[in-house]
Amino acid sequence: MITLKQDHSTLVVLSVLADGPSYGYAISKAIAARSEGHFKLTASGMYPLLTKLEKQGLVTTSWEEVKAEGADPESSGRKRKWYDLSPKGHKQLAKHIEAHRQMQSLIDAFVSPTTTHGTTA
Amino acid sequence: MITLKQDHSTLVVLSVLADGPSYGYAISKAIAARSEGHFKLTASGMYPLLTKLEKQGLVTTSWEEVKAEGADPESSGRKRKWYDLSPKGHKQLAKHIEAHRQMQSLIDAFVSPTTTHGTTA
DNA sequence: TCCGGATATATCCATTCTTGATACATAATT
DNA sequence: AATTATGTATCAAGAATGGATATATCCGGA
Repeated sequence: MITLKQDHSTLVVLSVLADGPSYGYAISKAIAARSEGHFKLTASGMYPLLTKLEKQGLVTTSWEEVKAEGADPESSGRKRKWYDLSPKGHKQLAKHIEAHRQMQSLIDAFVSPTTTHGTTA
Repeated sequence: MITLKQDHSTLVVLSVLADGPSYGYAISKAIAARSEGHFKLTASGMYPLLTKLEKQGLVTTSWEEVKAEGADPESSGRKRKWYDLSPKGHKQLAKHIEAHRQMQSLIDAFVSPTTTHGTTA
């Protein structure tokens, strides 16, 4: 079980939102599901991050009332805060993916067993 | 110019040391060189990390006197602290590489455009 | 009907991490 | 003589981390 740090959390959350609007709890479940249970993003990591994304204008938000089945229309049920990727958010996701790919290839230069550094002459 | 965080720093420093013993300043230069100038690990990131690796028993250390060209043998020149990967360090490097590869493939499930999540039935 | 687990959002806070700045000293270069 | 490079190391302000806590509703089973 890998608890995601902010960098990876951002990439993964934006990726999930690229599939369509969602909300904190569902995003958390989606991350666990799509990583086959390997990734975990807890509430204390999720909500501050989501707030940050909102402040940065990468997502737009709206509240939705969650009605219980056959519930009294007057009663105020649970609330969900929906997050929708903005155009700016889409661009930022592309940048994050690009940065991630570069990091990958650079790390590979250290980790892959090619050993082509130093004077090969 | 990407300044490495602790996780990546650890992987990269252990990788550099896998090629043979080195010391802080040289490791820093090696990281810049092998990443073609993209990675930076500053002194304030390097030395605390090296100390940590030493405490964890992943590296062994020794001091060496750096003699100036044709210097008075009596004068005490600069000192270098050498770091040598221990057997435990080698194992830890292997684990870090493994963890990195797993992280890569898991992140790819979010980032690559295959979109095979959700109910495809 | 009571209770536990799931749903849903959010903050608290002690510990750890980050990183530019600072400190100190020698060596090489201009 | 001044600057840059080599070399190790700490300081401290701010940011990040993550288990615990708080609050509240929904649902199924005993």
